Amino acid sequence: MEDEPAIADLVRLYLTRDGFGVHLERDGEAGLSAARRLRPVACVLDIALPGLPGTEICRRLREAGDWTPVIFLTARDDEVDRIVGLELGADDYVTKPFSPRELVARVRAVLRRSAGGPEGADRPRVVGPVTLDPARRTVTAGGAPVQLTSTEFDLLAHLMARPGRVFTREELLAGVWGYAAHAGTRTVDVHVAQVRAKLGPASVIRTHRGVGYAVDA
Amino acid sequence: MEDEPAIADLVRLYLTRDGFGVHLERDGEAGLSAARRLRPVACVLDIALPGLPGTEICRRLREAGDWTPVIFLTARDDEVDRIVGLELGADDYVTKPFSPRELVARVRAVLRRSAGGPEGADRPRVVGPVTLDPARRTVTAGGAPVQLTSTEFDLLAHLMARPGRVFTREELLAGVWGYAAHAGTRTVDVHVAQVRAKLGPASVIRTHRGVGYAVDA
DNA sequence: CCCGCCTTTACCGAACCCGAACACACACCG
DNA sequence: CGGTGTGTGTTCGGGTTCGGTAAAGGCGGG
Repeated sequence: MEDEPAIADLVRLYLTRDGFGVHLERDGEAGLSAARRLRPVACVLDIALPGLPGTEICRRLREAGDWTPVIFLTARDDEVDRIVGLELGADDYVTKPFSPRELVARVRAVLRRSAGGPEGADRPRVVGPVTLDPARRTVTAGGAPVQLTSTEFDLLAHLMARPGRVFTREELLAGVWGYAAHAGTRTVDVHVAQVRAKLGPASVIRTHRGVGYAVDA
Repeated sequence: MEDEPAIADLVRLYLTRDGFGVHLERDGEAGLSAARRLRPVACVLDIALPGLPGTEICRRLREAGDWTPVIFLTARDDEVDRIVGLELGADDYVTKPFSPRELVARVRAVLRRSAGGPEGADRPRVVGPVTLDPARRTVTAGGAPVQLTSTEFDLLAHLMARPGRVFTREELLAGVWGYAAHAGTRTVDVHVAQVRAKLGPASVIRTHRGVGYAVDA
């Protein structure tokens, strides 16, 4: 998001050349709604925008639990802005005048870092033949839709949020059910079995004996 | 790591005041070995260092599978340096002259980000041809995946947490099996043998006769 | 009242751990 | 140089734990 067309074009040009899809908005409100609608992998925000300042957009996204990586553009090479921006949850910033190549490098670095983080929690995820769309709460296995109950869906979503990562039963109870684990229960196992049955041969969930469960990376 | 004492002192002063423990090194080689030895939560590297340049230190750490967050200090406000730094796996950089407050904010931001990803004890470890990922509970030897049981994995993870350090059988029993373990000390031997067999020729575990076991540093 | 979902329980098969026993390597010493 | 003893490598079966599965009870909503 950027209000000066010349700079915006440069940004788009370079990011596009590097294989990123780019969506541009010229003012704050439009940018905020676009970010919520399009669920991009990262946002590049000018701090000084007509309408809503970029910092405010970032704050509202974070407030809504949206941890999409944010990179600020700022004209003022002023440390106060820098610190404020980073402290309120931005991931990086670039001061104008910047080189587009530098911006691209920053976007890359931020994406590399956030690869394992909670960001993009609402973007569809794909693991092998299984797809899961958190926003629509839909799951498909091998292209065919799969009907999961609420708990089953949350469980699978939790596991697929970090493919490869092994979750203990306590972690799953805390993360999916929402309360601390009371030991000696096998509820998690039963739900895992249920999900596996519904996914059919595309059972992405792997058991780690003595530890917990994970989906294949 | 920093070769100008005045700047180094400032960095230390501000980071210490903010509750960070700080270790200083003045040249590249010392810094690299210190980073490997002390396993800090983050590294602050001057790009221009006597001996090894900071970029080289970062490159070598990454090469060894060490993803400790790295922040570069650079005098040259030159985008090539910036991009090179970020592309080779640095997490951020600060250009001189910088304010110590800004540096602290950067360190904070980097730590906050890395807390969402693989955190502290969950960071992958590499020793020679063997890699171990605590979060995924996966092990590879020479690139090939290795299937370990829970106890075998915990044992190897414990040893690889401090390469070079020799653990007695009692220490391993306490650390891996837990303090309530009533297993005989020979149990450790059996599991070590099992891990060695599964790792194949890449057996990183060395026996210290009369003492215990360690992985090569 | 019916129906779907969550939870618990019980049972079974399989994987795993332990410990003992035996074979082997190394160091010390005669 | 070979004997001896201590410490370590390796093998193997019994016992136990752990996870898959099916079935039934509880709870709430339609």
